[in-house]
Amino acid sequence: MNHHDPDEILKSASLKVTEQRRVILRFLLNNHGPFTVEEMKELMSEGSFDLATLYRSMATFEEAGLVEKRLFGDGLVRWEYHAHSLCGHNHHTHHHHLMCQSCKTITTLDICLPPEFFKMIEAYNYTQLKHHLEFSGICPECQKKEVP
Amino acid sequence: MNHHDPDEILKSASLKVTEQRRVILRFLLNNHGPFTVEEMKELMSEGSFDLATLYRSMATFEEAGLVEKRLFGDGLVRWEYHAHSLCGHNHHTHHHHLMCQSCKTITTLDICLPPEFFKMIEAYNYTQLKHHLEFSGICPECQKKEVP
DNA sequence: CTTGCTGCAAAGGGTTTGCATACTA
DNA sequence: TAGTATGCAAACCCTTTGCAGCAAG
Repeated sequence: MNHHDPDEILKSASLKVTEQRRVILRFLLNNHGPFTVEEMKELMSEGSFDLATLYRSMATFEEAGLVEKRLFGDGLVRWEYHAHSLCGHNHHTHHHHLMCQSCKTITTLDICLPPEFFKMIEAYNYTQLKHHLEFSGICPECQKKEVP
Repeated sequence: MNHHDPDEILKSASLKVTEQRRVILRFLLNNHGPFTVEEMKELMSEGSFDLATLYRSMATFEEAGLVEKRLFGDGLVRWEYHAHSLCGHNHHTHHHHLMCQSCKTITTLDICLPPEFFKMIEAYNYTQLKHHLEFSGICPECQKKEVP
């Protein structure tokens, strides 16, 4: 299958192909993010979107493993496309981020937890295991601004 | 100073000592958590608390470094007491958690990221660096329940 | 006595839901 | 055609805020 074609991705996830889902998924495939639902609505030039549709699509996509939720502690949920492992290593592979608390700039970190971590946690016999790992702080640019 | 006395902790953080803050802090010192604001209101037997006071206290305590915010991706913010490093290693030392998405049981994991992680991130020159790391899944008990 | 905290109530903002309509398979 | 997704608007829930009264230092 073509891992860049929204239609094929939706079909292989057993989801109905609708114009809205196609556009949303294409947006996430072409833009790294992560994005808030509000940002997605703003940035998607194609078509018009009801926020409820965005929220419902994100919930559906998350359940299908197509997107991942990102939390930075500022009260907003951010989403990004999550390629399946079979897609090989690209910029959609599992990773984490560093966000500036002031200007909200998000830097992608090509790291994840070491295997020992997961082995240790497997001992608890939890299924559907997920982890949230994100960093935040004040970026060099905003550090300068803060000095009056 | 006595690291178990709410009054002394508040004073050394340059915060005014009020009855509400005393009770909230004592609760967090005696109970590991993390707790949502709602849970804290329910569980604190002493006195009555307005939710606004709880929210404001948590914001104040966080700024003073007395508490840490915990995110598990279910849309709720949870708080727990955060001892300063000078307190030595106890159950309030920095750590992370594993939460069951179904029954919300929270297990404390006495782990944190390996030093290499932080070194790598220091290269970005961010100040006030924080990280959120939490695990979630379905616990063995709830796995049984799910079979109808 | 001055500054700052608390309680109450109202407002705010993000997210979810009910329902009629439109569309996919 | 049956079942599902969408749009719209209202409802929800957690959180924040304005303001008057009260308490701490």
